[in-house]
Amino acid sequence: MNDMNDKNEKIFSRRVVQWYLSTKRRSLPWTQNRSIYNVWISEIMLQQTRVSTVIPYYNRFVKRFPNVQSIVDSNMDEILYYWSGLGYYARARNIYETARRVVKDFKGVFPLDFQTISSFPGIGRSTAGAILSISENLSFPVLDGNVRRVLIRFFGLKGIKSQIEKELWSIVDRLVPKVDSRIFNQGMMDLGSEICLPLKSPICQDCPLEKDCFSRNMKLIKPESSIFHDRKNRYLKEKEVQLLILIKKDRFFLKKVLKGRIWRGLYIFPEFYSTDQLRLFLKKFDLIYPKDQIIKMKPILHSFSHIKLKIFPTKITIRKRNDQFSEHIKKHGIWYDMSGKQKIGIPKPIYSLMKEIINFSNSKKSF
DNA sequence: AAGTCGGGGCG
DNA sequence: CGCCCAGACTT
Repeated sequence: MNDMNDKNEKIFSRRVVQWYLSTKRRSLPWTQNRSIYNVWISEIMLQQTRVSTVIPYYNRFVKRFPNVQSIVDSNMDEILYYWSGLGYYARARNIYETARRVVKDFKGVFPLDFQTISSFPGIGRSTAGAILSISENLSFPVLDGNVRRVLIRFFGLKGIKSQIEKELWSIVDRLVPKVDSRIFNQGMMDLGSEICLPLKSPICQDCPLEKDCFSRNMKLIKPESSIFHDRKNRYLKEKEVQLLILIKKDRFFLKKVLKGRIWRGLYIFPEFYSTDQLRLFLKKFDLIYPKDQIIKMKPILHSFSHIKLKIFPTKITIRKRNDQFSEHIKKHGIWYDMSGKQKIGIPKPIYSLMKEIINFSNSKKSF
């Protein structure tokens, strides 16, 4: 069975499909109404993001944006508002760009062609396959982290990354059935997440593929799938940044991130890479004044996938009028009031800082 | 082929 | 703290 041939492929697929249909499946928001639009949004959100994390974001997003036209009629700030906290914000930009193309080139009707949707930003081979198989039951394979792990273990694959990757695509391409590709792909992913566990040892006695699995009943010592999308020494680089938190009547001064790759399009506190830079800025806009309250807050650690960021927040509560700074704001930033009326994207650590400050000042008031 | 891109959750 | 998550894109 480990040797692939026509018959064994069919047995493999049938076992996965049977297993999927025979067990109680959790119902997910995007499988209730499997419109290609819904599945597209869900698949983009699910890239490198857990199902349980995605669910509330997905529900909010499709409620506000029920179709591609509603996305095009909105703007990037509002889309990033609904994406705030999910991470990988380029995905939100990709959704906007794709929606724009679908309206412009396809009259707002999401195309069902593999090559076409693969050409949209943020949709690679696996996501294109997931969209077309889950929404339309078209026979395309999916190769995500779960499917990878199941296949690597079942066939006992090892070697260099690029070779395995090629081999895996060749395998799923032959395994995906002509009919029931939807069930098969979802079955493979669920097998990976529920049975063929990544960290804990797999529950082989519940696996429909156990009998012929190369790695059956393996004792999991070291995870093997990390070679794919996790790098070693991921926190090698450490960076420090000064954040200036300006507060005026319960409003926070936020600047839009215009360049760079991290958090582009989102709003953050003004950042400085030295205390001197920060001081210069304060002096330039005459922000240090006896009545202004200056507090150095406790540093915060924020880990990205490749950088560990140490944030040094300086909080200044402005109690005087400052016309020079007000002019500067109109051009370069906004006063944000946390009521939710201003629909903009805000990174998690920035939002957490604001919440912490508001809660602290509220708790002080109540005493 | 390797690096980049967030944030959360779990052991 | 290390690893993982319905990966895609750039360099």
